[in-house]
Amino acid sequence: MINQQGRKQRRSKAHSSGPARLKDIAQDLGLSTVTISKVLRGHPDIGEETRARVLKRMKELNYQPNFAARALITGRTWTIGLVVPDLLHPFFALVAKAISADIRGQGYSLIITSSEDDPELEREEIGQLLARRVDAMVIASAQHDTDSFRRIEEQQIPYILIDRRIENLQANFIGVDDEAVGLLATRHLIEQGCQRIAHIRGAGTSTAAGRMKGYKRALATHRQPQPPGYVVPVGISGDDRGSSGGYAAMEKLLSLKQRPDGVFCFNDPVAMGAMHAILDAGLRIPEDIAVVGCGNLIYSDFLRVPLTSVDQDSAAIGKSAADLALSLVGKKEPPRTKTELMSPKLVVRASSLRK
Amino acid sequence: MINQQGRKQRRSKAHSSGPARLKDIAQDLGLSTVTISKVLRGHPDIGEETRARVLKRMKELNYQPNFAARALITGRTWTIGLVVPDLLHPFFALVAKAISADIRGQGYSLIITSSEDDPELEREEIGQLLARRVDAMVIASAQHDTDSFRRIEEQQIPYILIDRRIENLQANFIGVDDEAVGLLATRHLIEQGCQRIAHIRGAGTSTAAGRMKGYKRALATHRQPQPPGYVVPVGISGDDRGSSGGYAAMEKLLSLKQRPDGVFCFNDPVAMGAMHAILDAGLRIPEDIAVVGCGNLIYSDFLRVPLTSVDQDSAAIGKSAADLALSLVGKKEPPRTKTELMSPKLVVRASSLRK
DNA sequence: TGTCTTACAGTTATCGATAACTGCAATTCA
DNA sequence: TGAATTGCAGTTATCGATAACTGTAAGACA
Repeated sequence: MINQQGRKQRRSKAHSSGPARLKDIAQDLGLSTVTISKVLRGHPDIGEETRARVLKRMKELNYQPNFAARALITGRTWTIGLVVPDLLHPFFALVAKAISADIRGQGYSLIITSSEDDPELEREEIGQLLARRVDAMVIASAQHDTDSFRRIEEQQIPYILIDRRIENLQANFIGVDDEAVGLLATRHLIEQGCQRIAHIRGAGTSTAAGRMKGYKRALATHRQPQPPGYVVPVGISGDDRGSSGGYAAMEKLLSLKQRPDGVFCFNDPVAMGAMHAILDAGLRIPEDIAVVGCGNLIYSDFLRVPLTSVDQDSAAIGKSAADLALSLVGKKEPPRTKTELMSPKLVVRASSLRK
Repeated sequence: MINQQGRKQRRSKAHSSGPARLKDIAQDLGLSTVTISKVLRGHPDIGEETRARVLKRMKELNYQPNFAARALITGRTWTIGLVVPDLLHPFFALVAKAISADIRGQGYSLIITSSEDDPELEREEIGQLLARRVDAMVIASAQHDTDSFRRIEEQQIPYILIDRRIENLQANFIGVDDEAVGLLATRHLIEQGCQRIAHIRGAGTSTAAGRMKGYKRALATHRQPQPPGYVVPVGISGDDRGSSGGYAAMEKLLSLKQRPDGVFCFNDPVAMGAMHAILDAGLRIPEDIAVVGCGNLIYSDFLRVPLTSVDQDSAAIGKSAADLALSLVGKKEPPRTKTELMSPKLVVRASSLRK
């Protein structure tokens, strides 16, 4: 008896509180919920007149299907997960924007998490996304091992690595051809007449390794000297990264007997730090030392000396990743892992322009 | 018959594909699903031994509750929606990071959407979040009218405006005291000995209006002149905003008979543009014209001339918004709208340091 | 010794949608 | 003209969990 009361209350709710449900529309129109559902999905079963009536009522009631209910029965959440090391970094912010824009029109939403470059945190975040049964994941990872990704594979959720690869992991990857990045930047410095080119390298990521490889190849190809001490890493820990790391690294380079006359920096913040160090030492950019950064961050135009930088089209990476992710949703066995390498391009500004 | 086959297949799935369900654990252990559910929720009904057995099996199967199923019955999605005008903007990126970090530990995930400052797009995004039944929303809005928010209120979903207010809308708000921002910046310029202080103002938002009000009040209080033409707006359309807008606005100010000797800029990108214009005109900063920006974006340190800027603690805003949002989740009638104004603080750098 | 608690676990209905079938009338085809 | 098809809508079972009751045995208490 009490139970029946309960049910009646529930039903009467239809027109008072809470969003409209299929059932409400059905009752209003004297149809079954299935019919309404079919209209919603554009099922051919439904006649023109009925369809019109239903659509009209849906508008009036401002009906919005319940994602949870739909997800439960269809097994799709219409949600994509994105894991980045740092949302504040313009590269990742741009990627996030691009993905968001790309999937928006297709009914997907984006859950974004920032791992703060902490592998442990990232593991947890991936776990959360798994628990939420996102339809696909896009990850710029701070991991060093593969078990997080094995878990994703177990659940048969498609995922795409961007920007950074993982060793010993066969997975979809979209990013920049980092060796080409190093090649492009270094070759440019050579063309500008630099004779002793140093490199401030990043640490830990595949990205850093690739860029250094390109740097070395360019030097070798053009028979340029590679003096000892000309490759300096920026610290991997918090304070020593980014621009302050670049500053410290540059100081080391400046203290060498043979000072370099060109520097290729792992990324733009590092390059900014390096430039500070150079200017603080009373040297000129680019006359004494030419500087090339990487990332072409939007604020490159506003530095003391506008910074030449290798541009990686982050929007394109985001869009590609999103497209690939969506194309993989729902497929049982992903066809084959796909690797897409974007070619970088150089944006030349004053910091390296000697001629 | 066929039906039964279907069911059997479904059940046998338990140990082959797909994530483990409550039912799988229950069957394994010869218990009912309800018992497992109770263990999951820490219900006191369950005995120690049983609880331990269940927990052990949950670990082994790597069990993760299905959010969709749970959301359907409990009415909570454990999801917060965030709408910002531009994820690329460090202010919003920082807010997003702070919210994400704050809610992470409490089992919530964050759906982030970027409206590109387009009211129409924002409306759609809010609609999406409503359809997904997020538990609460945090919005930095580009809207001019209130109907989107009425819709949110109808669904009884708590929401919090940040950074920008909406006219005629009584809602939770967390942001910076913009009048104090204008006051602080302008007073600082006065203290630095500026005699003719101009303002490059933003357009359209409550933020812009508040900052200008503070600027004017500071001038009035200190009996400073307010010559005509000393308040210049940056364009509201795409190309004329940000730094290029600041450049154009500064050019106007430079062409006045009485050139200003101090400028308070609506935000840092605008200030960067203004500084470019000043330097390009062969003038010195701060000797000829002192510049103060707003936002204290992380790259302020790397400009041609380090920029004095009013800092708004975006992380604090994000955390406050997240805390308020979570505290409001599930409450039928929100107690009363709350307004929290953070006090800004000035970060002085070379661009305004005359003494 | 019989009733009342207490501790512990199970039953049943439900959340809001969809998939897979099942009708039933009108139409088409042989 | 009877059988098969088509168009259109309804029935039923289900997705994976939780809320609200309903037992049942062991121990407490009078």
